[in-house]
Amino acid sequence: MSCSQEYTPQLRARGYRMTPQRHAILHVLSHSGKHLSPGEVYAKAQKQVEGLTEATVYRTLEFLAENGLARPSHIGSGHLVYEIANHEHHHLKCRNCGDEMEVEHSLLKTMYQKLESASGYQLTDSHVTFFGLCPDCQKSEDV
Amino acid sequence: MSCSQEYTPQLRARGYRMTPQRHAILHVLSHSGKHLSPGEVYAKAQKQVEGLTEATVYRTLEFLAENGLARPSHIGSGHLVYEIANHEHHHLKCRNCGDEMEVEHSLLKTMYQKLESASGYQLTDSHVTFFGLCPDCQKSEDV
DNA sequence: TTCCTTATTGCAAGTTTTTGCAATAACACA
DNA sequence: TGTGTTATTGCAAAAACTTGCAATAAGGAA
Ligand SMILES: [Mn+2]
Ligand SMILES: [Mn+2]
Ligand SMILES: [Zn+2]
Ligand SMILES: [Zn+2]
Repeated sequence: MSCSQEYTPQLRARGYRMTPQRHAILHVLSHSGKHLSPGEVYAKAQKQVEGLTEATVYRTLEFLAENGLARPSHIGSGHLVYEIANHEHHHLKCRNCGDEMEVEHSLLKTMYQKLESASGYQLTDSHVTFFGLCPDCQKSEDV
Repeated sequence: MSCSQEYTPQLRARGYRMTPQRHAILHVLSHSGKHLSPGEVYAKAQKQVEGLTEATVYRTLEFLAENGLARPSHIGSGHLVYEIANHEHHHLKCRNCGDEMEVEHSLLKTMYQKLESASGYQLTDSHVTFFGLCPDCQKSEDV
């Protein structure tokens, strides 16, 4: 399966081009299945594309995010990580131990509608991280 | 009003110290009333503290955030900005024109509860940015 | 007030991320 | 299949952010 080749028409339709660099980066993202930092993407994609640059990786990740093929995420720490954009979801992260879980978008559905009618904004899919204490860390909290 | 002096006891109680650097940075944050980048904070605080370093600004902002006195925020762009922590709120940002508005936390209240019972997590105040199209940009979207 | 402990800072050297620009290569079209 | 337009890349330099460490100073105790 040429996996990321399916993205070519999407890019073409918007006047953009498919390149070996973009192909490799899409490949890396879609096979990893988790959030990757630009550095991690670079390390993996480099093996497929001779002479790939870090600058290109940064630019490409931002490009893919702008065009809806990748999703950027702030999982704490102030550093962006990326993942392939397939299913719409959000995250819960423990401030104490760093544990992290996914949340179905459906749980936020009605809240999104409330936000939309209250603000007039039309919400597109965000990819949000909520912070809190995981069940385990709540227990150890009771000194 | 010595404004940020009121934070001293909060720091002491946790075994930390109030310093001219922290005082100045708190002062800058609490008087600006909006999100500031580390660079902006540095530029303003520098005028009050001789020899203030950028490294100190970065460390201090992170420190204040960890201790609940400042709130970090990702308003798109992958770069952290900070604001003083007073009222709990979130943001709506237009992907097209960059317009931005605040959202009361109360609008997310029931969704937070739903998340908590579904996950077992105990949510602390996040400071979330949702993306979408503002009313104006929705109109111009209809080509 | 003075002394002591240690949290905090500045410095300087890393690392990461961004940017301008000229060279390259997709790909539309002849 | 060849050619031209221009989106995309690599390069190199800049800007933003992080880190280790020794010097400094906050503030508790005497
Ligand atoms: Mn995710
Ligand atoms: Mn805010
Ligand atoms: Zn935890
Ligand atoms: Zn707008």
